[in-house]
Amino acid sequence: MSDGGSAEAAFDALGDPVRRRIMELLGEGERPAGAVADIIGAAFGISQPAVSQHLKVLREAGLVTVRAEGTRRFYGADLDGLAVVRAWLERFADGFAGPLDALETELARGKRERRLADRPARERRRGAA
Amino acid sequence: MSDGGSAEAAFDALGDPVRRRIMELLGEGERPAGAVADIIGAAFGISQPAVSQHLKVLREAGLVTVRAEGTRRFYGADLDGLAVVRAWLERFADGFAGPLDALETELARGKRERRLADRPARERRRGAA
DNA sequence: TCCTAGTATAAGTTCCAACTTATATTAGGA
DNA sequence: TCCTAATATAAGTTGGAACTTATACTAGGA
Repeated sequence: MSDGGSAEAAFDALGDPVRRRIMELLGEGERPAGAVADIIGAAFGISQPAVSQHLKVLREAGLVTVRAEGTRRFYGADLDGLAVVRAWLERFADGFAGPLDALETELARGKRERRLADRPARERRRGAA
Repeated sequence: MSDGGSAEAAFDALGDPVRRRIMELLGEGERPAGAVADIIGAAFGISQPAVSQHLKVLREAGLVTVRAEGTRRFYGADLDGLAVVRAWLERFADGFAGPLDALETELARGKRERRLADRPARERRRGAA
């Protein structure tokens, strides 16, 4: 429940081209909301509140992380949220895929755990999946 | 680029819960449009034309295949279209992921080619975008 | 040939989500 | 304390997409 988001919410969020573009941007690295608003706003011709609202949707879908620093908010891609999307897609893996999918899942899980373990607890207490 | 669709079109299509449900259904195996209409229509309380329109969107996004047989149209999940979605997600793979992702891609390509080679040419000439 | 089954398309309605402008919130500097 | 910067929220509009019903299309079968 405290989970960042379901596959449903994630796909709903990614159904919008502006939000996909935001994800691509954040995939390159963390950025403060203002920078996102500048870049995305310019690219799509939309206002700061519009971008802020998109960020909210992504937040609620568990697709981005936020870290406050002073009055700034740094957004980043949330790999756990994206993993939920990947997981949904895995049901379509080629017919005899079973073993490979299991391997992929295992590897992904291992990486996630390693990544979480590498970071201070304070940065983790967001999703609390 | 006889490819069925872009990642943009695919994500737009998957942004709708009814269409995601249709994909899940087709992921279990081919089904005639009527069966899809019955099952999805019942589940969501929508009409046959509504389901037909959803199937059209999925078709145009390259996410489903169609095979005519008499007056029936058998729909199935298009693994190539879904691969485009997977590919988009790969840009977010964990930092040091490179090698694994390359492996996954290679495996997927091999399987796709094998699958196509197993079928008569007439059933393949669909996309032709 | 006509009828029926299976499916797609046409045309119109309705509702929601993506925008807008305006304002609230919050943190820090002068 | 007040001002400003950075961001989020409030409130209202509007275009488009997801429906609806009605109808067209197409392939067989009687």
